Amino acid sequence: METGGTPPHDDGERRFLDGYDPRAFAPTAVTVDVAALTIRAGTPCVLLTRRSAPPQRGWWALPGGFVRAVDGPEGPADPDLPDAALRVLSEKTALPSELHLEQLRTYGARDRDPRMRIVSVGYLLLAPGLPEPHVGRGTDAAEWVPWSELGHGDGARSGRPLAFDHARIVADAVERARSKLEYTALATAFLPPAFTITALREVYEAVWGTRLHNANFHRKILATPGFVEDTGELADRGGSGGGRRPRLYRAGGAAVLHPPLLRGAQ
Amino acid sequence: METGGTPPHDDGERRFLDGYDPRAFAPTAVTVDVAALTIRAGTPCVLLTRRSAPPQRGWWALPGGFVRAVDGPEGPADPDLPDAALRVLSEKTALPSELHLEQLRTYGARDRDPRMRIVSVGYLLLAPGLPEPHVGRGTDAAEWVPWSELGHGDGARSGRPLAFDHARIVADAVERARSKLEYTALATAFLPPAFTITALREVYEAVWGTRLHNANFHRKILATPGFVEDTGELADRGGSGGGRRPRLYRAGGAAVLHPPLLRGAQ
DNA sequence: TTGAGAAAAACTCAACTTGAGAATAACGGG
DNA sequence: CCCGTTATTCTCAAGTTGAGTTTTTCTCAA
Repeated sequence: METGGTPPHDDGERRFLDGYDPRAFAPTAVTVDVAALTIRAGTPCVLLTRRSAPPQRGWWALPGGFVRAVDGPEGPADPDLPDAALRVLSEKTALPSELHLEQLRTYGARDRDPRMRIVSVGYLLLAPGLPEPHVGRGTDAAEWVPWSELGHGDGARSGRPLAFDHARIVADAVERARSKLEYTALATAFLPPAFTITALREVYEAVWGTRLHNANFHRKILATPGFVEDTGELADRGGSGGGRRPRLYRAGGAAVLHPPLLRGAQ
Repeated sequence: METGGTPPHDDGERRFLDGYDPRAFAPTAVTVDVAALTIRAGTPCVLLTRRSAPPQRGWWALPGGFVRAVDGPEGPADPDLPDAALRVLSEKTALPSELHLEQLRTYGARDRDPRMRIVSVGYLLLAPGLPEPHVGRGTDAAEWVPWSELGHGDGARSGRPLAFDHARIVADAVERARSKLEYTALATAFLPPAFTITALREVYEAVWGTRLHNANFHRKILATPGFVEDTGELADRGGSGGGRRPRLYRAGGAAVLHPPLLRGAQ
């Protein structure tokens, strides 16, 4: 998928680059901010940290940090933006081996940070049952916070207010997750390697905030080629209450659902 | 939709900001690159310019340029990223009053530009029948180039090779346009204010590169609430050949199509 | 051992949507 | 006025969906 690197330079190019001074340029910083979403006990949550240093000390914010442009005392340069996103997140919580990371959007309004012009690349990360976070540098708290405590993208009206424009980034992350559930097999990113159809339905219900018709959901999932594969095993049921033991499935190869599973419907 | 600006600063914040030196930071530059798509005589095209200065002099590239972080000799700062995108594009071609601009993705691999670490925010712009472009600063040619000449996102294999990772940006732009046609009313962004159902179908056929069933497309468009509105007028048919005069429609209020118009189908 | 309750999975059927093609309507030009 | 052409409407079989019911396979407690 890559474009094969940069083309070879002629002599003019080399002379030009030798005389190039990056410091002559306008000061702009690039950061990454990660909206890590997971489902804990049926409640969809996002990871937030509390800032212990200015600017906006004491406000809750997404895990984030400056992209390392070059090797330096802080550590080696980030080869690409996703590397920076995983690095800043790994300072807050242990990352599982299976995770879904995708770029969300880039935020660059002139006044979004009081220090200087800062352009921030937002990332969406989905993973099953992430553990309790730990407090990292520059923060004095880290928590999984239910989406419901953050208002519904209607600005800073309700619940816990967030630093900078992070409420907007969370709203974009939630909307992206909701809409990708419709036409991709992304829901499996919230689940462990083997899961039941009911667990899959509960992901849809938690993320969309709706109830779905049990039997029709079952039929639709099994009729969609490549969404799930039967493992041939049954879940062993430790808990209370009776009930037939459900089959276990794993994520299938398909990334895109044809036809999609629409939200409007039930 | 905005988050209400930054919160008020306490005295600690103010002291911190007074002592803050932006120049102390690692040198990273931020650019915007615009993939402007339009349909010319039934052929979907993208606007390309030829670079007349290093790096990669002589290669074709998307219109782009550095985001202006602060007011300076070059001009005032760009208030936000979309402003920068429109500014760099307006140096190449006259912009119509109605256009669709959306952010695509941000590209930040360490080696994507030989000068320094450059993070580029890609934009997708759609507009109906844009005029011939003009040659701007730093370029010696500007052309509307059919997508078909650029290969199909399979790297630099076929056709005209592009500078930096611009082949990838164009491929992302084309894929975004193709998939948004499915579930939004975006197709009308390629058309003038009043258009016929046939013209709308030809947009789908040009962008998707498929043929659609005439009568079924007609039925589906009219059955989708808010996609198009009848103007009550008929197109005046000057040209050759006979045929019933088609009705003229304008874009309706709906942004999202429920249910979507799927590509897989005919 | 057995029956009640529970959860999963399969089945039923009417209503709706889609794909494919045919029919009808409205035009321009000989 | 007849013909080719394009737009628009109609028909119908096949497929999909929404809603509810039935069957299967469990646990638990009497």
